[in-house]
Amino acid sequence: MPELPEVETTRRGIEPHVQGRTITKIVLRRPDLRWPIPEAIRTELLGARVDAVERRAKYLLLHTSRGTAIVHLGMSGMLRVLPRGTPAATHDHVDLELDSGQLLRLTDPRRFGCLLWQPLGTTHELLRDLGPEPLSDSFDGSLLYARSRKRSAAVKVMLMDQATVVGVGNIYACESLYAAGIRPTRAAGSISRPRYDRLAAEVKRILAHAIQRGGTTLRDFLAPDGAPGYFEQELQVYGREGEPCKTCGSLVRAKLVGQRNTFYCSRCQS
DNA sequence: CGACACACCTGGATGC
DNA sequence: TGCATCCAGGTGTGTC
Repeated sequence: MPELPEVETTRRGIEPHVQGRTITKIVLRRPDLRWPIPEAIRTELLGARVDAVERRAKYLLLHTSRGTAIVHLGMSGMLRVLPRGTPAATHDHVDLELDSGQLLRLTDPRRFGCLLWQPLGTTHELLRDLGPEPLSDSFDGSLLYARSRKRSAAVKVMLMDQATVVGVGNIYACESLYAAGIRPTRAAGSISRPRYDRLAAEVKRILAHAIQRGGTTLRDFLAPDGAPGYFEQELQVYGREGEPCKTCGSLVRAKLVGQRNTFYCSRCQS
């Protein structure tokens, strides 16, 4: 489900309800997510106050004075803020009850997501080798260019590699490459510096705009208040196989690239 | 190290 | 209506 815009939308949605609140109770209904929820969540997070809600890559970080709870939403995860006492449904795996009378509920049908604990002063392995944030100044065309030299893999695979730049998943990789006029299958090492400048600029523009629109709701993504994202209406190629390209009218194609369905216009993208 | 296939899991859409 | 099949927004792991 969520790429960077959806995770950021989630962060913005929960922050006003969670920041400054103390966790008064933790209900673990299914601890077997991608990795088992560690015992430290019970022992350390309970009674702790959430000082800040941060996003790093596609991870949400609940910072407390004792350490940080790390949440990843995987493909189908969702966080909602609900009144305490709201009955739980099948895939509601975790409730963090707050001293406000509300609860933060983690729902994740496929259980590709996780809830982990990072003790104060340490950096979790999962956060260690991440690339730069795409909306920061440390991400630009020169970084993509430098990283791409002598790489034969498809540019789309490199763009989706979280060690290159974080937060770009299948939807936004397709959309950014379309906007930049680059064929997703192109070998990363065969693309010029100016084209990478353009690509970096389009990644930034598209992600920023998607955040503004509340993310993309394809099937089931909802913000913590239940609102869908509105970026779907602005998708240019993703999910549009066989439909006319919005620029030139030729039909959008789909092809597997790096095991993921990839959408592009063979006329506009080279 | 890079490239690639695969695994994890469930629900919804599709086709017979 | 029922059932088999395919597909999905992510990413760590194993193999070459």
